[in-house]
Amino acid sequence: MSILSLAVDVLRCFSSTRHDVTVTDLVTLLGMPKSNASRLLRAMRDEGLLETVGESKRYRPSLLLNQVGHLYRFAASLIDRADAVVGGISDRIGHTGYVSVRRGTEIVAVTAHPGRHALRVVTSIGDRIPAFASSTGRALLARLPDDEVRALYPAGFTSPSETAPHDIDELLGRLARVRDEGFAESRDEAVRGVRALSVAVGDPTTGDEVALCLSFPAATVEPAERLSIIRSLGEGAAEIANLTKDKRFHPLNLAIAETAS
Amino acid sequence: MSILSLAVDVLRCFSSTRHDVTVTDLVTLLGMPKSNASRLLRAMRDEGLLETVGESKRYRPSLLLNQVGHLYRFAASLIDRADAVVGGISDRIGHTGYVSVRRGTEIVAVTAHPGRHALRVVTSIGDRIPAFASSTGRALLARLPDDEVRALYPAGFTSPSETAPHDIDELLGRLARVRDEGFAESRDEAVRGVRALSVAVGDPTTGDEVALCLSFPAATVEPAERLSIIRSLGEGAAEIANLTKDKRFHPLNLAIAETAS
DNA sequence: CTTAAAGTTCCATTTTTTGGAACTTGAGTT
DNA sequence: AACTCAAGTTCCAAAAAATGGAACTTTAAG
Repeated sequence: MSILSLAVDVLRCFSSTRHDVTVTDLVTLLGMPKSNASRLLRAMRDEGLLETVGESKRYRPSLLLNQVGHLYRFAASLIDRADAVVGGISDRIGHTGYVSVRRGTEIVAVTAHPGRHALRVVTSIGDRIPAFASSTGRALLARLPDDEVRALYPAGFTSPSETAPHDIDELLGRLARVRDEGFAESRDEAVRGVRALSVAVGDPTTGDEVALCLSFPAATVEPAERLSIIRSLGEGAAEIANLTKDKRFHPLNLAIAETAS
Repeated sequence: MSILSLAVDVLRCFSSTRHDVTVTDLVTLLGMPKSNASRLLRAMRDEGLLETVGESKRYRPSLLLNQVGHLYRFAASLIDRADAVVGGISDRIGHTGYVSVRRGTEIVAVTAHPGRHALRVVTSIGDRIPAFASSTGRALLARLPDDEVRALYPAGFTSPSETAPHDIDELLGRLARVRDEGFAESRDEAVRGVRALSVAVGDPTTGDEVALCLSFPAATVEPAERLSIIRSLGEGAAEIANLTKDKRFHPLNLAIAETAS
């Protein structure tokens, strides 16, 4: 077991509910001997991966990690472009916007714009939701051919709600519609009471793919506003697709969307 | 030489001008054998610290680092509070705002609000400027007793411009004034043509200290607007100091500032 | 002042890392 | 299609670092 993998295990201990760790935290979370935990945390601090919190024995991620992590957005400049589009829409309509990426069968938010409305959808950056049961996830999955989607779910999945797909075939049906219409929609799926609209776009030169998503409480959006959001997302994503020469991009087809809904 | 320290060296290679690295980059930047560079990058990718860019041999920071780095702001919730204050002022007046921390004799920006004006001050997050020659740095240095400031500069320093302090004694004189007035100001120092106003605040329970800074092109700010910025910064920082029970906080003293300027 | 929990240090054993050289890959040329 | 050169990868024995149990020290609480 290389010390590198232990160090990464330590980094994975941090989450939106655990901002710092102690020697005993590591002993319980990772099941390592106290001696190793003590030396590992000190080594990581000495190297600059962690900082001690004041004079206490608590360790938290360092400024260095903050900065290198920040670069992720520039390295994947696709994220920055998508973030600009989502930020603009979020500012205009006041609802929460996200940019997310897919990791296997999970979706991770990379940037968020909280929105101004009192009834606000809040998902923390870094929280993971299932891909098949979210508009974001289906927008991204729709970029894969059906057989690759099937390969992602060798054992199927368990639907978290009535409105989410219940099996692979239903999922593939909805993905086909996403490809036709150019956007994905969810309602009361991974998160109850929340409705969301997403489009996906990629950069063939880096292989990155992101979803642009606007989410809002299920009851508060008028049909006209919904269409306006879809149009804004679609247009913003189309511009990015044009820049990156994304051939897998599914352009908006509002004719279908309007007659179908 | 532990592999951990090499891994951190790799992370330090990333910057606002280098978003990804290759094996040969490491060979030239860190002077390590090709074999090590190759294995190190692969190990870091396998563990999840790095990602390969598409199908190429380029490596960039991973999503994991992005997320753990993001937590830094919550771990150091002082930064979040300061960021809210600076963001508010930046939105209102349209000039660029920063939150920065001191590392030794250098200042690092942690969050930035770009501002709306055409003539805009742009400093990348993570870039480092000397503490003695910036308002941000002097606001933070003013929280230290004089002897600790002297200890930071055992060999003195070289002033980068006419308006920056030229030796320790001049620096200490300006720090004394910062303590009296409750804010620091710079003009044409580390960055030419740029004027900046800063206040500092800390959290005794974590030992963190941050500077709140507004910066703008030297010629574009009226005296009344300058005073308004100083007042906003001072009031925002005072609220934070009150929350954290920061005993080292130097409150605004506009009476002195107005008569002196 | 006493005690228990948390954290650190020690050391022989085990495992990983190292760096030079040989080998493979891949893009660009003749 | 074969050639070339730079970039990247794999191999190996020597050198260095990590391991984990136990003893030791520090810290917080009673």
